[in-house]
Amino acid sequence: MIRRRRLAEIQRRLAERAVLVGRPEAELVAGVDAAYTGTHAFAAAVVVDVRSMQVVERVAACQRVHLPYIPGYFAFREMGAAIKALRRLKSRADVLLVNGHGAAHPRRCGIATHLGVLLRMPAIGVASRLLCGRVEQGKEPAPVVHSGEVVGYALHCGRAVYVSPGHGISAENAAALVAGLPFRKHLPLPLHEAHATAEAVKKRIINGDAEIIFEGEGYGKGERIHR
DNA sequence: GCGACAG
DNA sequence: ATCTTGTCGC
Repeated sequence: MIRRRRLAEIQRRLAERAVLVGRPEAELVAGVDAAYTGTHAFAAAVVVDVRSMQVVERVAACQRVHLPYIPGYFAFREMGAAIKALRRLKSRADVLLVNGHGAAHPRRCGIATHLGVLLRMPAIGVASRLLCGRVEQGKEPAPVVHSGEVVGYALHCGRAVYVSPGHGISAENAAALVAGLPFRKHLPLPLHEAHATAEAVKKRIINGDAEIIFEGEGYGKGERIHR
């Protein structure tokens, strides 16, 4: 049984450790995302060299999911698999892009905050929809305000995307960094690549084509992966 | 109490 | 997020 009160307390403590200032170098930008079945999460992490805009590394990891999706507590569902994949990266990215929010969270602790603080690296949350707060129309970029604080910015790269700092970077620099990346399917390149990779890996696993990749991770030909 | 609600 | 074929539109 999950105790939201307990999880919320963990988020408040983590939020206190988040550094919402900074302008990290961004030569190597990583992106992380996950695809799901009824029982497992397939996370993929990619590293893009911003100068050539080429993917220089691509890894994946699998893990059983233990929690359902609950708005505000999404990190506890996806974090495990995401960290597992990120730890497999040989290259050290300058900044991490996460599918979800960072400071634009009720307790200033979205999944980008969790990953940034726990992995001790600059992290930025990029989401397609708001979890909390409102967009201040008029300014450019448009600030996302919650409880009187600017927790992120709304960008208009094709469709709206909400960028908020997770750790080691300011809201302004996070927005500028993301705005400077090429977009693919409404997502900055590193995230689009991570998303596509996670889905491809999940598909291959379900078809039984690539169980070798995750051998010894808790499932294999013998275990069912409910879809 | 009511509505809103990342992926 | 996932379930799902064809189909309407830029």
